[in-house]
Amino acid sequence: MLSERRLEVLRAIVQDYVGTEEPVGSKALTERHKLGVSPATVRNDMAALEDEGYIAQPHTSAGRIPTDKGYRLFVDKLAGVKPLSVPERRAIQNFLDGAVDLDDVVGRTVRLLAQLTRQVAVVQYPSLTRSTVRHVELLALAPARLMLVLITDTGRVEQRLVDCQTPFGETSLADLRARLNSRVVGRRFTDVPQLVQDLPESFEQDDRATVSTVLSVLLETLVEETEERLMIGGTANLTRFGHDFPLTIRPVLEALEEHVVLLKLLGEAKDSGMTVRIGHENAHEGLTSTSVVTVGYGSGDEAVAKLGVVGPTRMDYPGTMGAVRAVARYVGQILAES
Amino acid sequence: MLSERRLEVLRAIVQDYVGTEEPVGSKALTERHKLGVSPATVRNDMAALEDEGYIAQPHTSAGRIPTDKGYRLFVDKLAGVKPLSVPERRAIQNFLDGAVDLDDVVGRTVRLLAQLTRQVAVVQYPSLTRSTVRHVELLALAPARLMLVLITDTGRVEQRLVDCQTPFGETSLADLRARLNSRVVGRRFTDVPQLVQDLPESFEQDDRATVSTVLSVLLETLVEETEERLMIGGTANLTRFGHDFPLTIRPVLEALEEHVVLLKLLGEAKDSGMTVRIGHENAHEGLTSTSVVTVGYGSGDEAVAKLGVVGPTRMDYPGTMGAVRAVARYVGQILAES
DNA sequence: TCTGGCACTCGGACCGTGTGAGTGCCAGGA
DNA sequence: TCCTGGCACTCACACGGTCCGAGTGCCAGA
Repeated sequence: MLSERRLEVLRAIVQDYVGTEEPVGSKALTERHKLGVSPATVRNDMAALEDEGYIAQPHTSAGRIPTDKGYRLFVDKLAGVKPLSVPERRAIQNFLDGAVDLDDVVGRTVRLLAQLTRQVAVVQYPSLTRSTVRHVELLALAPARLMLVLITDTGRVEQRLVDCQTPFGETSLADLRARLNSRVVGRRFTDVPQLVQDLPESFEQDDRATVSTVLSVLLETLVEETEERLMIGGTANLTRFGHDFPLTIRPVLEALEEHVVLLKLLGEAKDSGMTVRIGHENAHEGLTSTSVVTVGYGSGDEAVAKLGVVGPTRMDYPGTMGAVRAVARYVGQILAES
Repeated sequence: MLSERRLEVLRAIVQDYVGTEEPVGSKALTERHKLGVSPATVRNDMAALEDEGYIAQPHTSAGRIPTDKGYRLFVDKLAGVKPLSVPERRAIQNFLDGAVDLDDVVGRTVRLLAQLTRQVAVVQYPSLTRSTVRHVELLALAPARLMLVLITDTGRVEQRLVDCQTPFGETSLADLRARLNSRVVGRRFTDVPQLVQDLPESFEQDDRATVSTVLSVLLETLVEETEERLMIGGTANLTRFGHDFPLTIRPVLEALEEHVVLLKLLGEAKDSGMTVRIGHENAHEGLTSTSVVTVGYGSGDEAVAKLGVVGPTRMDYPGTMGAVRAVARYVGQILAES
């Protein structure tokens, strides 16, 4: 186990390195931090920390930089979450309050997060897996052409055209609409398939084919809606990454464009509470030199989606975590209100 | 006026520089291109081209590189549009044919363009300014609550909830639906306001308020729909930009995130035919070291939106233009089919 | 267990030189 | 008039050597 002072040394190294972006040596440490010991002592501690794998030397006769393991320890044991200042909080609220619809909320959140953390922001659209159906509407555009409209409790509306083989009477339509709604309204997407399974049987022979078609389109829509979407922003902040750009930045940009990858990343994070994945802890190889801070957000108690930031492993963890948490809270509020 | 040979020299310089990314000298030129004259002659021509501002020297005793003006001349007079190979065309078609909805079409197009040109692709969603109304549907969710559904000829469907002060009878509703459709179907969005202006008057006193409300929601939707959206992709290709990354790439990434800027950029381009804006011809200062190649695309004869790529001024213009044009054509076809 | 001292390492800045690609100019020839 | 070969000149850049200093590891003494 590491002594109290050694942990303190590690904390100082992380803080300095995050600030200066340069390997930090024993002398500089004792000057900038009140450790109460001499550089020589610090050197011994550093040697111990290096043995344990918490810090490393880029080359002999250079200072030390934290390893992924070092950051991990820092985040777990040494760093708190830095709360945002009052003006910052107010700014967040003002900025988010102006949003007019879901797209706007997500868009503003991304920009806000990117600006606050000066890193790349990722915001997942509220997932509909846990959403419920508010209303299903059916209307005839032509004798053999229907339109299906699905309204969810998160305010999303989706519509699909349905081509039927045979004309479908107005009464049958009204009938189907009524029965469908009585079964699925208020239910979760995932429960719908079961609930409507036997619906075709209760219709006349002639209409069964059409009813089945309508249902299959509905189920398809539900599945599609469950597909998770996200928005990213602040990619320009990647330029603050390091000096050896092309190599570092390229795989990150590529990973960011693959929304599938990001969604998987978010999916791996805890549903509640904040998750910090550091460097090689990220499975995707384009992101092994980045850290990802994520947190769930939602309109109620339950998280409906996640948001977070992607930045260099050398990031200001307390500040980033504070910003991410604060933004998630306010977005949750906004969603709850609307 | 520049002689035939001098133009040829300029063409050779552009081609070589685009290929090698290094200033090109007189000797190398005569070796790689069959100009039929000696390096000394080429030097004279180069001096003349430099006087005219078509090429420049990064420093004394270095080769020449084309200026924005040089690229402009190259694009206008010297370069053709390089048609894509048959396999490339087939690949485009195959790739786009798999699209399931509008979002998917746009998403695939962006990825395709980015891959083909190895640059940043920008695709605007089909604009609805020139779109026409295919159908308007009204349905009663509750006695005093209607849903308005708008279907456009580009396949987009939008819906809005309408809260009325007074209940609205089923017959009135059917009446309004019929009259509304007879007036606006097939008409352009921009013409709709005029066409429905006097509609409330033709209804009974009791219903007029509701009709007005419905109409105002419809008009609102039309305006909102006209708002232009776009999708970008291939930002990872920015890493191939040059050697002096951070400075070059940052403003470009920033500009790309500002969709407003990009939309303005697209808006400034010609509606028909291809537009190439080179370096400082781009108003936005973040893009003064990039060239933007855009072209309109649409489901019929008329362009409904634009797409294009953003890349370094040092780009393969004929190839890029060929890819952009080909993709635009195929997207147009896809849209026309659906 | 901490501290001051000391020898050692090594990356990076600095500098002078040499090289070669590239230029401009000029006089002679088609 | 235009093209060509030749020639002197210029510079960016690569190379190699030197120097400096930050930083280390180790050790003896408090």
